[in-house]
Amino acid sequence: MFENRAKPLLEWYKKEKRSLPWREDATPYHIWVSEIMLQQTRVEAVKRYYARFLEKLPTIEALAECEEEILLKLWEGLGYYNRVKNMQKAAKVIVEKYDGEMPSDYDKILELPGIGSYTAGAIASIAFGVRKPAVDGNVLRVLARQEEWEKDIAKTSTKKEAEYILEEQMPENDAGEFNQSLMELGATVCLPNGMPKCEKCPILNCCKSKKHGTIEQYPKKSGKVKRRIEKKTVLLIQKQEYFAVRKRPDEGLLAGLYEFPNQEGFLSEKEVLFFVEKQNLVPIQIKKIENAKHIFSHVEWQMQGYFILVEDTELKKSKDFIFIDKEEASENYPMPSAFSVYKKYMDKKLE
DNA sequence: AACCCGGGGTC
DNA sequence: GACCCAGGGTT
Repeated sequence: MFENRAKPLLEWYKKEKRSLPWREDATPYHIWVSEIMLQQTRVEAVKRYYARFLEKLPTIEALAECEEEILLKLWEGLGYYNRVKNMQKAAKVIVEKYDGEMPSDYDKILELPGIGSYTAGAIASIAFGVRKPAVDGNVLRVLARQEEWEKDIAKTSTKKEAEYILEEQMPENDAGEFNQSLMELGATVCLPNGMPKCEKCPILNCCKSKKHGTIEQYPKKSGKVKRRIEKKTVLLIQKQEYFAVRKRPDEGLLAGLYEFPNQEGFLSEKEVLFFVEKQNLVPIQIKKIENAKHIFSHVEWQMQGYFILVEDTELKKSKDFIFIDKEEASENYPMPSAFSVYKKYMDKKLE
């Protein structure tokens, strides 16, 4: 099936491929870092993170030894923070078991934390020329349109079938280039949401959905589950020029990141004052500030904000909170984007 | 197999 | 508002 398409794809890719940072100095480590960052994340968003990450952590050893706070700071704003934690776990395995070098064997790569079939295939094929497919969302969309797949591309079974087909029919050489050509095609030509640029497609003549004029019906994909809504009250608690933050739990959403103290539900002024006093803080002033909304994949936060000025007293310590200024926050405390609306309050001086 | 895990671009 | 993004881990 695909042996006819490999040649035009490879020729097209050689001419049309984008110049991307991770294609310049394609060591196994660099490819690995780029593939993890690119999981569910656009190329444009990754570029700046990629350069800074490798500047700070140029080797797998450096990654293995990095303090988690610094690691999260390098990932701050990228999302899916378990990606970088798993990458560090894998780095430690590589240092201990493989003498600091990424193994070239597909199954050994696949065993590493944070690496599934797609990423293992990408690293093995691009870095080492191993004949393994790398099936991502781009590739599934291309295949579904080429073959008029009625299968749901969101299903695990569909991805496995794609991997099986591509592994059988992959060219003998150029596995990495072949995989990248399919992804590049999906990313730049065979675009989602019924907006393909078919006139630029090197394998247009084999595309069944184009032939039948049904391209907008593919790929078939099952709907997503509805988002739940969570209401929160976010507190900007100021003591002198410092603001209260706290560390989130080690598991779950935004694990290990820092946040402004917040409570479930929309609290009244009286309830907020009760909460603040319970933390052994003495409020001097309280005012309502703007509401904000942040949308995650499965949750929507609807946030109500309060600004509270508290007495500068060391008599009683607040156990849960850390008081930091804006500079400390930006240098050492990774915070999710969800609170970005409220970060500007850290600029304000004591009134 | 279903659900969790971010953030942002695009239509 | 819906969809999607060089997906993987957990249950």
